[in-house]
Amino acid sequence: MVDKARDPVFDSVWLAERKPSSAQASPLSREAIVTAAVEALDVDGLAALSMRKLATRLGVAPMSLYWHVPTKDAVLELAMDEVFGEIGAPDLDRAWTDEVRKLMGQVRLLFQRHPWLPQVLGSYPNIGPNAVALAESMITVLSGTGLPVVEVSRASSTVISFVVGFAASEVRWAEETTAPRRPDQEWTAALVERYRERFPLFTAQFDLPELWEADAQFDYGLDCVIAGVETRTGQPRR
Amino acid sequence: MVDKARDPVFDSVWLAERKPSSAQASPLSREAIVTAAVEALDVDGLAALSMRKLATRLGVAPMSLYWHVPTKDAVLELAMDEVFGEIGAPDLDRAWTDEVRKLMGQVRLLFQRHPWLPQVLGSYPNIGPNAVALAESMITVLSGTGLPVVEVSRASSTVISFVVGFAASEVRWAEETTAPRRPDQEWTAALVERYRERFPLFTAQFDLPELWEADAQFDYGLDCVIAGVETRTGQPRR
DNA sequence: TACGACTGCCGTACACCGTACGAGAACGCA
DNA sequence: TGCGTTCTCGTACGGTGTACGGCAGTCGTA
Repeated sequence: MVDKARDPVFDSVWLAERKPSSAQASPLSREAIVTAAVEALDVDGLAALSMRKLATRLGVAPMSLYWHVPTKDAVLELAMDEVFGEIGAPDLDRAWTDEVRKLMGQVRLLFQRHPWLPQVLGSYPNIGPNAVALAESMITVLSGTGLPVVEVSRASSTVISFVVGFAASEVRWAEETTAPRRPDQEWTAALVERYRERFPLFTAQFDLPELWEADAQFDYGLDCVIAGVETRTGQPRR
Repeated sequence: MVDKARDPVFDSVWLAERKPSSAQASPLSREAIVTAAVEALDVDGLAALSMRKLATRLGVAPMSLYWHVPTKDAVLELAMDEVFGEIGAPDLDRAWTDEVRKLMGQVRLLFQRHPWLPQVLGSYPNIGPNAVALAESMITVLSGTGLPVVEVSRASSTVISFVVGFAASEVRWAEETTAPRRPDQEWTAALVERYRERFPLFTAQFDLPELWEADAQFDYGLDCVIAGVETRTGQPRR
């Protein structure tokens, strides 16, 4: 992968012209490939996805995929944006704070449903139509703050950065402590034991039951960031 | 990769016992391998790193690496933690807000120096000693807020989530708009043109010169998050 | 009806990958 | 001297992404 380097200027799928689709309905299609890719990724993870397996899953020869898709990287970019399509449109009648919480909660769930997201998100720019639609939604919602446009953009980027960073870390952790491994207890116990003397504060966290509640962690952080945005608006103190 | 699955319980390098090192100084060593890996990653990126090339770079046969390192995944985990070692210790005499800004600024620069970080960060839990030391530092610094311990942990996770999310996104963008491609202008121009009608608010961002200043973006976001934490302490309004 | 162009699928092949396995070299210690 | 340990490496296997060219079917036009 990554080699092809056909078009020296652009190589994101989203900036390439798509081959004109024909009249005849073919069994295979870009959409079918992407759907199958998402399913495969959800079940077996990124490392297990190969073009051959993907073709098998579709009942087709490996090279057939390359008519509809230029490269494996493109499949991953498309799959990434595909899942961002699961996020709904905002309701502009509600308070911006509630709407931000709703949208960002959906993003967090998205990461949990598709634990391979952080990995591919780290590899390609997230500029597909569905991802951009989410950015557009956030800007729309945050316009409700009354902040100047520049600040709306910045606040939007701030909130999204937090949520993506949080969800990515959460998913990595979950992937490690569940899976065909021993229950999380044992895994973290080993970790804690190894670091106990060197990093007392860090390891002490694991003794606090409150800190095992991921939902509360997320809500606290999101509330924090929202409160931070509110300080920029001269609005209610808390 | 990912197969090996030797130890059914643990497979992060950090939770495995390391082979006892011998007296004789061998030319190759785990440390040398990791150093070379970081260099190679910085220069050529993650996709270009293979065990064979790494061995060549060290003037050694490919399989020789496997005496010091169990797997390629381990090399990447080690390389990831290695670079987190570049971050210094906090100064506890200064105001916690300043210290948070200093530490997190260093993290951002870390990502810029090592653009492959988001990719590997998405693939492995970040539990090496240097990464944990950073977490410990953050908790120490945020203890200066006077918040209860649970909230200190949560605030720490919040700030780090934001910074990592921001830096990861920034790096992805930079990787795409620089590199052996046309200047960023052209790339983003194509993007904007493609989305102009569908996502007017999103695309309008690119007309605002303020939003091209990445440093200001970062500072705004970090200030926001810090201000959010301050609202939890009942401290100065702004 | 005939025929060329185009669409879509696929068989083969190449270069490269991670790494299992076991042979052997170099060394410490008896 | 011999033996055990540490370390390096050659070979080989099964997998990968995908370039290339062939081929069947369909369509538009004459």
